[in-house]
Amino acid sequence: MPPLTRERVLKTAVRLADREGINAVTMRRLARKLGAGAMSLYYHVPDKDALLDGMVDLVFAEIELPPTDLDWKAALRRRAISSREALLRHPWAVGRMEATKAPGPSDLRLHDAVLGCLLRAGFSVEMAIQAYSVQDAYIYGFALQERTLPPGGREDFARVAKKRVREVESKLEDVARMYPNLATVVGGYVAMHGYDAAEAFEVGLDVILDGLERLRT
Amino acid sequence: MPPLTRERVLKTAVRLADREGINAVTMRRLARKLGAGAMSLYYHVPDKDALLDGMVDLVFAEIELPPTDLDWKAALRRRAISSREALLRHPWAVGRMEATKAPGPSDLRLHDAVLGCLLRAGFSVEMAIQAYSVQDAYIYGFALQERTLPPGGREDFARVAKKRVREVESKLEDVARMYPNLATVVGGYVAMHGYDAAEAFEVGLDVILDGLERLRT
DNA sequence: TTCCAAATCGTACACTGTACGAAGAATGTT
DNA sequence: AACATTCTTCGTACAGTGTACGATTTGGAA
Repeated sequence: MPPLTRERVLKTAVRLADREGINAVTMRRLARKLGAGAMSLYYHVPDKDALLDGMVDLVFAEIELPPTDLDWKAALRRRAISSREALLRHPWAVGRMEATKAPGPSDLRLHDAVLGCLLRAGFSVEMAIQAYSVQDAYIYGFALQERTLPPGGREDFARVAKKRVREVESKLEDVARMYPNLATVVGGYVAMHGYDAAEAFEVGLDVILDGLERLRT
Repeated sequence: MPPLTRERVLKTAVRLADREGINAVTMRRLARKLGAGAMSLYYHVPDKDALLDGMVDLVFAEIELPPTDLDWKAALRRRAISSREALLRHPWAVGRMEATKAPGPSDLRLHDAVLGCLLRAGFSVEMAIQAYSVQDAYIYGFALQERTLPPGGREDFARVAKKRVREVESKLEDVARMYPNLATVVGGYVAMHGYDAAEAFEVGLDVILDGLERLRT
């Protein structure tokens, strides 16, 4: 068994959260995975909150920085897509990414790189802040929504939607009367054509990036 | 003491979460506030998860539906701003709003109204879904960010930023070397001019709504 | 009164984070 | 070699969590 280090503790915690959900990450269970006693963890991490912050920073570290050899829109597009993918791999991190008072080094690195990309592209400081805020809100909000959605492509999604409709079949008229638009959209459209989250993310992303262009001085 | 009902349980839980944070909402503490025994709650609510879902639906109920007598953009603008305000009053709800498998009645009502607004405005079903997804992602993502920010207007914000800068004063050169853009933006701009979250929200919102216009048929 | 359902709640159990302090392992200093 | 210091591990204990189970109380109908 390799030696206990902060890094191994954090990585093991991330793996555990990925596989069994964030609620499975308790000090005792994590320690057991590491072949250690529960209290040994406290030598490497001050408390559980810091453990979670450390895990989140590992997720930040997986996000690709905006490449400096592309124009700003293409570069930020890449980092946005990379962010979504990281959050998809680690859905438990979504609610905490922007919510920590003590951002880790990877978090700061990414923030700095994105701001740099915007400033180099000619955004004023004020507009760069604005542009950053919009993008990040979209990315994390989308990940929040996606966390509830069934994984997979269009077909998987259509199948799930059909099942959902069948579940409320008995009171279908009531539902259609109370929520006519929802019935149209879910029952009529999604059950037929499905929904591709990756595609939807990119469409929305382009709406935003194109809109941001007009904020440039 | 009024009788124990599901409604009173939920409302009291919301008040408790608003005042002392979501972690203060434990079955025992909530029961004490209600003048009841802990186990009495379980007659009105199946378990704690359902309690939280019920609380979230109360927050949804506070959100203004898009008015039907306005054009689609103005109507959706109103509901977006109303959503932000509700989430600002109940920050603990942010992470759970779009994350529940069993949406409550107010949740469904709002979804239905927004979709109706978009369909009436001439969006195709596919584009309505897309437009909905972008808006909600932005709204919840922004609320997620704002949860960490200090409350108040531009001046309060500038004050906090200045304090933050003073805290790292000793290693200021290191920080500026590692994160030059962050140093420029936070130390240079925000500490001077502050940041107005309400304003930033509306600017971003307009970027999105204007961008969505082009998705219409 | 008698009866039943609705509503309340006390006790107990498994599990949580972590304070405290003892113990062991590793590394230098004479 | 022996000792001193620091680094690292961890057992025990405690207050607090959600809730299963079953007993009890309440309130109205017969």
